[in-house]
Parts: sequence; C-alpha cells; structure tokens
Amino acid sequence: MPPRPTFAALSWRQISQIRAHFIKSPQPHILNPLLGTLTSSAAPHSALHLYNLMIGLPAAHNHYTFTYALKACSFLQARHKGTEIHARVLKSGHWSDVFIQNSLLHFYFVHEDVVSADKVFETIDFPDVVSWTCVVSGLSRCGFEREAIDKFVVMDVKPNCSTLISVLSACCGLRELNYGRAIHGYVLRNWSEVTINLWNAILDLYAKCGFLVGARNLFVKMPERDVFSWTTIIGGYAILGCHEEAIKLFQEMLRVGPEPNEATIVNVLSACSSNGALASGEWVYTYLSSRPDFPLDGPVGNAQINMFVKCGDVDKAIHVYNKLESKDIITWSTITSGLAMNGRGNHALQLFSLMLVHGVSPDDITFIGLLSACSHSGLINQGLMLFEAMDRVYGVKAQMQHYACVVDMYGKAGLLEKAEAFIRAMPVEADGSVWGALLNACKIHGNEIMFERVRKRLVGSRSVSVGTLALLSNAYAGCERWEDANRVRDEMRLGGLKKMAGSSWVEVSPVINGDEVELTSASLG
DNA sequence: ATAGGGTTAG
Repeated sequence: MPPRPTFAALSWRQISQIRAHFIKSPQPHILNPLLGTLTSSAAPHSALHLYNLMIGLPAAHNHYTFTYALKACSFLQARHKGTEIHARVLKSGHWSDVFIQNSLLHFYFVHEDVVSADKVFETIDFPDVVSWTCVVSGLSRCGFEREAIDKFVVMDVKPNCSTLISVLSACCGLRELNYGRAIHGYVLRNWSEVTINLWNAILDLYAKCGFLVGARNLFVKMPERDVFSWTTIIGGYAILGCHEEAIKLFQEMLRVGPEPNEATIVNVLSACSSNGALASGEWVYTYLSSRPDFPLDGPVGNAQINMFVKCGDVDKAIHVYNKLESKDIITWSTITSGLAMNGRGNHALQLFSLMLVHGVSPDDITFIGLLSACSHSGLINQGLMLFEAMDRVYGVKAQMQHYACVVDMYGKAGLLEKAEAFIRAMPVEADGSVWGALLNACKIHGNEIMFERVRKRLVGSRSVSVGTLALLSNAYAGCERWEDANRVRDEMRLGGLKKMAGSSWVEVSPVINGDEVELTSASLG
C-alpha cells in the first residue's frame, strides 16, 4: 500500500508562491495550467496542495481541475486522495466527462485496483480510443494479459499506435508471437503513419519470443532506430545467450547509433554472462570507464558482477562488488550464488551473514543461490539448516526449485534414500525438477534400482517436463542403454509433449541465417 | 489549458 502523500516536504517559499497566485487570480483558466505544471514537476505533491485550495473555492475550479489532480495522484501513488477526488467528481456532476473517466481508469490501474477500474469502465457510455487503450494496457500491466487481448478484440473504435503498443505488451507476457505477427502485418497493410514506439513494441515481442530473424529484419527496415530499438534487439540476443551478436551490435551502435543508456549496458552484459564470453564482457567493462555518468550502484553494477561470476572471473566480480556503496538484494543474491557456482560455498555463506548484518532480507531467489552453494560445496548440514530457517525465520515459502536444491544436496552426498524420503514427505507433490534431481543423483552414484523406480514414477507423472525426460533419455544413452534411451524419446513424442517440445525447441533455434539482411553502416543509412 | 503506450540486474 503506497503511503499517503505528505505536504510537509513543500517549502514555505513554494507554498507562499502558490498562495500568491491563488489570491491574485483565482480563475480556473489560470490555475489549471499551473496545476498541470506542478503535476509534472519534480514535486507533484505541490499540485495536490493547490488542488485543495482550488476545491475550497467553487469559482476557482472546473472539470479540467480533476484530470490534473488525478494525474498527480497516479504519479504519487496517492490512493486515498484519488478515491476522495473520485467521490467529489461524482458529487460535482462531472461523472460523465470522458476525460475524467479516463483519468480515473488510469488512476485505478496504476494502483492495481482492477475491480474499481473495471467498474469505472462499465459506467462509460461511449468509451473512446483512450478508454480502450487504458483498459488494455492496465489489464496487461496488472497481469491479466489474456483479458487485455479479449478487450482489444471486442473494442468498437479504431485502435491507434498506443492501443497496439498496449496489446503487444500483453502478447509479450503470453509469448503470443503469432498474434503479434498478425498485428505487424495489419500495420504494414493498413497504416501509413507508424510511430517508432510501435515498431519498438513489435521488435520487443519478437526479441522476447526468441524470433531474432524477424526482429533483425524489422530492425533494419524500420525508418529510424532510437536507443530503445538498439537496447531491445541486444536484449533479444541476450535472452538466447548470443554474446557475439550482442557485442557486435553494441559496437555497431557506438559507431552509428544513439548513445547507449543503462538498460543497453544491462542487456549487453547479460548477453556476455555465459561461458566463453569473458572477452566481450571485459570489452563492455572497459567501455564503462568512459561513462562515469552511469551510477555504479544498481542495475549496472549488479549486471557487471553477474557477468564476471558467470564468466568465472570471481576476483573481478568481488572487485566490482567492493566498489558498490549500497548493495541491494540483487547484489547480494548475485554474488552469493556466483561464489557458489564457482565452488566457493563457504565464502558464499559468509557473505550471507554479512548481508543480514547489512539489514537486507533474503528472498526466494537468495535461497536458491544459498542452497545450491551448499549443494556444490557439500555443506549438507548448513544447507538443511538454511532450508529449515527459510520459512520459519525469513518467511520465505519453499518452491519447487528449493526442494530440488535439497534433493540435489542429499544426492550429491550420496544419501539417496534420504533424498527419496524427503521427496515423499514434501507437503506438495514433487514435479519433474525435483524427481530429476534424484534421477541425476542415481545416475552419478550408479544406483540402477532406484533409477528404474524413479523412472517409472516419472513417466506416469503428468507434471514431468520435457527437460526431465531429456535428462532421463541422456542418462540411458550415457550408460549405453540405447533401447531404453529410445523408448524414453518415444514416450516424449507420444506423451502429449510434442507441442511443448516444438514450441520451446524450435523458436530458440539459430539466429543468423543466410537470408538475413547484413547490418552495416550503409544499411542503417 | 484536460486522458492512454516502449528497453533495465539475481
């Protein structure tokens, strides 16, 4: 729940200026623009101060006043004040003003109050394109992507660029690549005036869905490319782990494109966060020394730490970590899990204590790192203690990945019976990742009897993922049990997994192919 | 003078 705004932060000087304005000319056509200026200023709470003054005097406000005030409430997360304004709108007789209704819609969606937003929408007699866009984007941002698309389908006014951007962001959340491609086609056929933001939204959908051929073609054909376009396509390569392509594009951007911003750096470093990408990562690191305008604390510093630990350069990661003045939960989680991945489990646990000393509370992801640290380093007692304290002390509920870590921990230590007993004692049914961890342990320790038992259990389970079956198949193949390996492959094909395998394996396939447009300074015009 | 949209780390 966002805090109510305090007006104490307003200086006396500002207050007296506003009062002077108010006394000198208490007419809406003077005060409303002032209200608008204050709303988009560095101190939107001063807008609410002026609004309070205006509301006290009927001649000083009109219907415009409410839209400005609601915008200030959306900025400020001033939920209570916004509902108060809503009540006043209803009393004032302006309840059918579509500008005010749209402002209310936006206000409620910003506060993730989907129910109130929907109620407002239902009261609008003739929703216009802004009302519809507001609903589509609001539903999408609140996690109701399917409902957002459903609204878009039934809207009875012509959409514009903003509407399409909103529905594309819903498609992004659902990985609805084909729906997005249909929108792309519709735009190409029917629209002449397309904003760069709309091209960027299509680009983002393609990038997030791993459809890099489409993204790259669009990127080259777009009439212009801004920093969002470059950042988005680099992010697409990052998702697929293609660091060579990402770093090439980044260097191209430095030559012919706009100035990179923090998001660009985060994306390109994320692309370099894989084995063998240290040289690319260090190239970006060197570039950063020419950009003292980027604050190190926050995403840029964290992304550097992540890159170095993933590339195996722990000392460099610690060097960056030491330079950070304020470390957030992502810093701590990155460095602890990174140390764990590089075999420094004890060091990871020490930093966990330090994190607590700094007053940062661990979350679910922190514990995945810690538990895997214990697993990697054979620190089984510490791991079990952490798992037990996770919920009891830190209020973090165990998820499948945590259970899988514990099974992995037992498994690595050769305690296969304990691992299996742990799975059977779980309060929720284990999924493929948990059974897979046990299977892996059986394979490592050559326990064929348990392997067979787990296999039977797995194949009968509906929650088993393609990855687990692939692991099973590979495990058989590893023991040269080819018939068993093939049987599992057949089970994968027949067991309703075809679709799943198709969608997740095909789309992530190679990125660069022959028919792609070569990206050069010339083609960028 | 009034309303809606895009890239960011574990």
